[in-house]
Amino acid sequence: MLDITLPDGSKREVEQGTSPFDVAESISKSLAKRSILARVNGELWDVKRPFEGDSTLELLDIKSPEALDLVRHDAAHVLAQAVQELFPDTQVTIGPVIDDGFFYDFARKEGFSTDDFAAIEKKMNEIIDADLPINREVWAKDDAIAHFKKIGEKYKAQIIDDIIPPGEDITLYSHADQWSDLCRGPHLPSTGKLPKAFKLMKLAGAYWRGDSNNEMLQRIYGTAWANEKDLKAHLMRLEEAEKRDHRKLGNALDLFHLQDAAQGQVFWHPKGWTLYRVLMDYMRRVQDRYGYREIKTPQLMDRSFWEKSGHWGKYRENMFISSIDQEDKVLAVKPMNCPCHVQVFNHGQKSYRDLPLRLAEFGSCHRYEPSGALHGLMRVRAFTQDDAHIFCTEDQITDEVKRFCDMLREVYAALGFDDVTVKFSDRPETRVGSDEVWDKAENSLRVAAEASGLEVVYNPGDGAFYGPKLDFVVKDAIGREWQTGTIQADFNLPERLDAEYVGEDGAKHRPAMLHRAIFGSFERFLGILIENVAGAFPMWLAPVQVVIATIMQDADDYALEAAAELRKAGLRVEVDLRNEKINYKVREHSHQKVPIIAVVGRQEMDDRTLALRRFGDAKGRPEVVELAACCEKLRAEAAPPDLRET
RNA sequence: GCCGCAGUAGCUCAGUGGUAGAGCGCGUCAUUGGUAAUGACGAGGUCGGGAGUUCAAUUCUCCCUUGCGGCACCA
Repeated sequence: MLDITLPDGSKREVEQGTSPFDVAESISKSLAKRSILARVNGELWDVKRPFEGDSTLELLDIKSPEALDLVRHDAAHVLAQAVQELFPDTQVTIGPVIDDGFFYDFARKEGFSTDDFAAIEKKMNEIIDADLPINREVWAKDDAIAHFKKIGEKYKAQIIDDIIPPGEDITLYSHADQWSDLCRGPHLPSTGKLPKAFKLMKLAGAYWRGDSNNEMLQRIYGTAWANEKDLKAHLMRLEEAEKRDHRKLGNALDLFHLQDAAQGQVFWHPKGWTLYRVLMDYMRRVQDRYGYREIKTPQLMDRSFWEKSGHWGKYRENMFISSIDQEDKVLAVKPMNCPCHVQVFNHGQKSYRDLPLRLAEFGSCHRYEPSGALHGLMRVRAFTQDDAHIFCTEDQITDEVKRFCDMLREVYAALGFDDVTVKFSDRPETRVGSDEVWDKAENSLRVAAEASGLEVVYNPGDGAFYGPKLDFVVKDAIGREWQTGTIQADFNLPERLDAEYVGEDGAKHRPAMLHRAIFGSFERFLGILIENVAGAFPMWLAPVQVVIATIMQDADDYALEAAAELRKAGLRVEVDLRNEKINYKVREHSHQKVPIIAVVGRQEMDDRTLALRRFGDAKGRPEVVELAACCEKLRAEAAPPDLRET
């Protein structure tokens, strides 16, 4: 007999071979029906799997958070069965749970098409309707391998062979006697328990085991939820995210465009470029304040230079190369600014008194990114970094990193990103530099990260070969995370490019070098920013801050005069004198997400006022302000965060 | 780069083996209207590029190109 302890502390004696389901049934039929998963001695457990000794037992229903993973996992299995029934020449591989759903990777000569989804979903529903019992079976490793080989599932056989230690048993889960798959479990007691709240979403290629040297499998993505309401809510969220897509907004708000002839490069339109400039001006002021010296370095450098820096050897494939007919020279377009910055450092003799030297550049870089990697502004081939390199002594690293963290927090807060975490990555296996130097640098970065007040996540072994690093991750308005800023120590480049300074002792020393960026690239950061605010920029960033819209033509002169006054106050103003109704104009500029629409009609003209309507505040009555006061008020509202008076 | 899907007017999209259509936008005219679409008329397309099949291709086939969704990559 076994002792089973329930969550309320009560105990039951049951016979060997009893399962959580049996216990549930002995309590009530409805409980047994509801229970789709158990927790036995703290471990998730199939409800039909017999206890293996005295146990604590908790029964879980579909509403429990653990159940959602189960649902998604079972959805993946039902998908796999459906696919194999419809397409018998298909082999299964793996099918894990992911955020919001699941996927399953299949191997099949002919491709699937999204047109097949309807049939597959139909078949999945049939499998659910058939309510096939899901059984757990324990197999010996070698038997399982032989079994999968025999039925032609070579991927499954390979997985077992690779990941299961010799002698260890494995578990298979079968849907009645129709279908079975290698799986750790647990699973639902039967296919009928799977809620019909799933949807197949995407079809994609995926390399076997994530290695591009391997064959490509076909991955089917699906989403699955505990009920239809949650599914609908999820689909709604996807639609909302789509509306924020910076590529759509970039077009709708006339910020930029991309075109075939310049793959991966951006054509910034007046409004988008205004945004870019405002951001750059802001960063320039902040940089100046934090003690950076701005520089500008060449776009093209001779091949031999890149050979010396080591980039030619390591990144040649991703570099754009240029040559000229008259000369037998190969130049490379710079993929990064650091080697150029070392040249500025190296020019003339540097003393320890010059350190730390912070060289900043809005450096325009080009990288040949694989075509499949390009994505709107987020991944481009030509971009501008808010790049800087700090040359300092090893002892100065901690202070410099702290200073950088302060600056980064200030900038992110100004742009509306308050949720920031920092990832600390230390020495990888293959690296340059002595362990003593790594110790010192890692320690400096760690201390600075911990002092920053940001949440620190540790990433052991994930540093660059040339030094440890901190990466900064911001969370946006709809909860997505973006890696943006970074600061990295580098022991390699100063060595390769012979950077040195004269120390207090009169001898020559290698400086430490820190690479750092806050935005990363303007292009990408603007993409993130556009999506974060969904195109509705705060006043200081808005490409057009005020539109003056007239109601009738008699007000034209006054509208132009008011615009001139507002522009004198430094505001970005447009005037809409078109022969259209005010409703039409308000609608259009609201769609353009202009922060302030100033309406001008007979009344305002006579009183020399403006009637202000703010974006997102449609219900409130217009605020009527005298023109001179309005200039002052809006000037204050439009001030960048670092120039605000309060 | 790899797998799948797509490219039709400035934008969003419909459509067909017999050389194209809507809405919005744009232009002209009328209307001078008080906070999310005034009306009428008009212009606008080598149906991504090339080749093939066909009497005939925007439509079918192949190649290229670009984009989209993933995978791989991201100094």
